[in-house]
Amino acid sequence: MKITLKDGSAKEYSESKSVIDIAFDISEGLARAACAGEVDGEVVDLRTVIDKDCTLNIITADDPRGLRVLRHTASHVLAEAVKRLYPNAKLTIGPAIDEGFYYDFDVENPFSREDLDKIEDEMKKIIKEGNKLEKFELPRNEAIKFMEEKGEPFKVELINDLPEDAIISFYSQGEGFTDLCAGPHLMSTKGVKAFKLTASSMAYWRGDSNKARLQRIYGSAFANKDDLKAYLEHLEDIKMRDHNKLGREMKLFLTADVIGQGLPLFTPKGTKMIMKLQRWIEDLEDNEWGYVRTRTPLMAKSDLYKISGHWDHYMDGMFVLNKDEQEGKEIMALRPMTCPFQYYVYMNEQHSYRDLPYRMSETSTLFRNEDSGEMHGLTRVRQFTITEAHIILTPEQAEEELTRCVDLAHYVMKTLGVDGDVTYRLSKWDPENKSKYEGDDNYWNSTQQYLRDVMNKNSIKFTEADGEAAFYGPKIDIQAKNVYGKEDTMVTIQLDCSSAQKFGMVYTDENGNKVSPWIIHRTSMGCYERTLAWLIEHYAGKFPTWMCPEQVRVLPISEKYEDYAQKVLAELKKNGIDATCDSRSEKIGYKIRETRNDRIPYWLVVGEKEEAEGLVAVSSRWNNNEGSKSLSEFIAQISEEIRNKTIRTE
RNA sequence: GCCAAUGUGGCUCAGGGGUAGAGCAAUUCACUCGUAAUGAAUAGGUCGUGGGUUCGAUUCCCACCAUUGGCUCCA
Repeated sequence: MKITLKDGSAKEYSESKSVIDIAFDISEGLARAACAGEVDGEVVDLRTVIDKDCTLNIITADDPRGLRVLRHTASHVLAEAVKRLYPNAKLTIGPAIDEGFYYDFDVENPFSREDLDKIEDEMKKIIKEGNKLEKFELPRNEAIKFMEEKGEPFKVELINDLPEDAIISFYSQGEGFTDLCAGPHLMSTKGVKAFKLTASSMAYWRGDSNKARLQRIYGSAFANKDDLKAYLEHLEDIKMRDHNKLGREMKLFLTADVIGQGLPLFTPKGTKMIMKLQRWIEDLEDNEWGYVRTRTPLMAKSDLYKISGHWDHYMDGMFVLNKDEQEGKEIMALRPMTCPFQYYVYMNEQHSYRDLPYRMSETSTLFRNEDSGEMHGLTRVRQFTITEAHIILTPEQAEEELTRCVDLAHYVMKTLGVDGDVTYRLSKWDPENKSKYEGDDNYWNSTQQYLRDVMNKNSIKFTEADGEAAFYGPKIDIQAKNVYGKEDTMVTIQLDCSSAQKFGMVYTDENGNKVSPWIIHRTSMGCYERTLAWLIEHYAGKFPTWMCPEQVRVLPISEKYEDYAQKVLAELKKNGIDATCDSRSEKIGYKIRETRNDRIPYWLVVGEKEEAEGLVAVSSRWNNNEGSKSLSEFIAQISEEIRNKTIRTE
């Protein structure tokens, strides 16, 4: 048989050979580094025997797929260590994940950090022993018997759930440990060179809260110690960017126990940033994208939500007032969305097809009763504000208007400098759980296809996700990950062909008939709280000048130049620049240090020379010495940077 | 909501059954300074909240509140 290798060369063998044997034949070094094989494009175990012509690539831990194999083996080492230290622990599952691996155990008590340290030590021993991982297969009956005898009920359940024709394979490492596993795996536990157990937490068996509570141990493993070290440093670095920490440190927001979970308070600095974003977005929408603005109530009677469907589909997510229906009192609810309120603005007058699309936007505060454990910093809150719009249009206009919505969202993200962070998702209904949604198969299939077509026509790469739609229609969601890799929706564009009928919204068409419009629900920037969090993490607090709450700080060399510093400050403010002056009797070096720590884009040092010549000595976050220049020159320069929303990077 | 960890002055943390400490920040005074920390002094906490045990609780126990991580990535 003829084996074609990665570099195009070929090897001939007269009899079948395993991947690892071929690797040894190529070079011993390669064989030692090998994690898996790639046969005709498919990743296979090193033990796989090849008996016919194929192309073969030996995968090492430098390849993400090889690293996955290494991490999967690390999870087996973890499991063996736990079984050695806690013989009563029951095994469940232990896969490799994006940044490492985990293993879930059924044990009496949760693991503490001390437990994890002990387990790490045991893992090191196992790795040092360097037992070979051996693969073997059993018929179903014997496999079940094998795991029953080992006292592993979860494994028995897993085997029982495998399809009839499945090959049931096991990997053992030395005498002490055998696990049900499809592989692939390294040849020996010795291959797990650099690892760390990072966390432990609870997890449910098969992710089902009605099933057994398990204890999960997370870890990561790398090809070498340097990579591990870099990863652990990266984890530390991430913490420095975490908006929840940095945003509080930079005095942008706070929370207060007595006010409640998910209810952040914005300081003057945080408010300034949000107002800059809001003013920009509102003017942009109104002046350049054809929107009108509304201002509608933050609550309504339950009757409204009964029409909209929220009462049936979204009750748990709402704050309902006077829920127990005291005699004679109305039941009200704080709004979780703006949709029906704006519908009534639309219905206040008659509309012709000539008026459409009718684009109503509102910077709207919403309330959602999230579960207590779901809150997080500024990204998951109970009260938040979005610039939300509802566009009433004819079906013929939908494609062009959806494209405009995507274009606007893209423009906004590009201006913020975060367009590189996002992925697009088509959020579909859940065909397995239709009762959560309104409309039939036909409605969902057609609306979903509509959005799919729009994205394809605009050459947008996207993923599709079941069960992520709104109850009234599918969405184009623009997603971004936070520093911990958790994904949130930043912008949403939703197609709704059913709400208009429920509310009796109509327009008059060319023939004089009253017909139901379609509705696009969309955000341009999404939630301000979440966007601020995103910006904090994206820029690690070093925002572009235009959105900074403090853009310039004036630093007099000593109190002698206070008068001149105040004149400079007044002139800056007069020109709409957010500036302050540090008048304390500290040394200039100290003031500069603080200014840098506060991530202020520009600072102006003023002393004898500057006062005499009417200059300012300009420094910036990007350049320690931008030179001395006249104040008017500096103001012209920074004003242009602010107006253009320039993102300086050098 | 569930599981776990955490909660000590503005921040970072130490301490521990006998009513609290450090550094930084703050305030005051002195210095009046040329590009990443001048010196000295002072002030600041009912140890998250509420109960319980105890002669005595910030420390031990219970409840609640808040913060964080996890609860999806399917042998």
